[in-house]
Amino acid sequence: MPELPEVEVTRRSIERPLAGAVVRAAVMGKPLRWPLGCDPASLTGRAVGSVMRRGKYLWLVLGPRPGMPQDDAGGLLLHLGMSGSLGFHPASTPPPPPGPHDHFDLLTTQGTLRLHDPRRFGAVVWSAGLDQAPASTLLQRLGPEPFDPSLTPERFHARLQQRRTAIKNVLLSGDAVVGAGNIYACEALFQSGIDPRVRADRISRPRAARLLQAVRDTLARATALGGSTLRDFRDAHGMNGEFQAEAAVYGREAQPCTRCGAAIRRIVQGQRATYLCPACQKR
DNA sequence: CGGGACGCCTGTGAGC
DNA sequence: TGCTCACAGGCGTCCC
Repeated sequence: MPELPEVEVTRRSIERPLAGAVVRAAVMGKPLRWPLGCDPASLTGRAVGSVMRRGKYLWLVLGPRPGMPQDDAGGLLLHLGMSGSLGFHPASTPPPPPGPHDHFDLLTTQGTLRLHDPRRFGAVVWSAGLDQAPASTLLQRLGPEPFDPSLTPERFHARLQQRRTAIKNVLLSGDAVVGAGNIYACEALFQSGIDPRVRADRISRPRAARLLQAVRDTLARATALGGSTLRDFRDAHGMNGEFQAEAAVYGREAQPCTRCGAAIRRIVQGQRATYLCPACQKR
């Protein structure tokens, strides 16, 4: 489900309500992708700091336990996987009892942060720091952030030159730029007029520049619209995303291209659906 | 090493 | 109606 825009929308929706909160308890339900990595009780008493995002991961800063030195601090690395979402329930209106797909509750003085994830591909993992395992191990393989100014068209092009596989798969792998999942990779390739099957190392510099711009435009636009709600994505306050109504190719097989009217095609790459306009997107 | 397939898990919708 | 199957927004791991 969640690609970078949905994760960023989620981050923004929880940072305000959690600012200044202190953890009262943490409750782990069914196992997620990885174990929590600590005793949930050891989270109690910690102050919640900022909420950061790296790629599609969220990092929830937690201070030291009361009476403990600063190096007792750490945080929770969260991932929403394919079907995860976070809900925030203010202290004034406590959450209902956890349902069968509610797998983690962080109860704080200001409300409860709850992870809902039917498929359980998501994760909540304790780490003593972003630069320490396990967080550092998980984050180290990520490529540059799409809105990092130091990711220039030249650098992006140089990274594409190192990959001999289809550009769509390179975007999904996140090693030239993170954040585009299946929807936004398809949309950015459409916007830049590039056939998803083109080998990454065959993309010229000007086209790479256009693709990077398209990735940025697509992710920014989707974030501004609250993400895409295809089935059940909501922000932490239950708000739908609206981007899906603007998708030019994703999920539109056999429908007319919004630009040229040709029928949108669905193909499979790396066992995942790719949507493209056979007329607008060139090899 | 790069590239590609697999598997984690559950829900939904299409087709029979 | 009820069953089976394909498919779904991610990504770490394993094998070639």
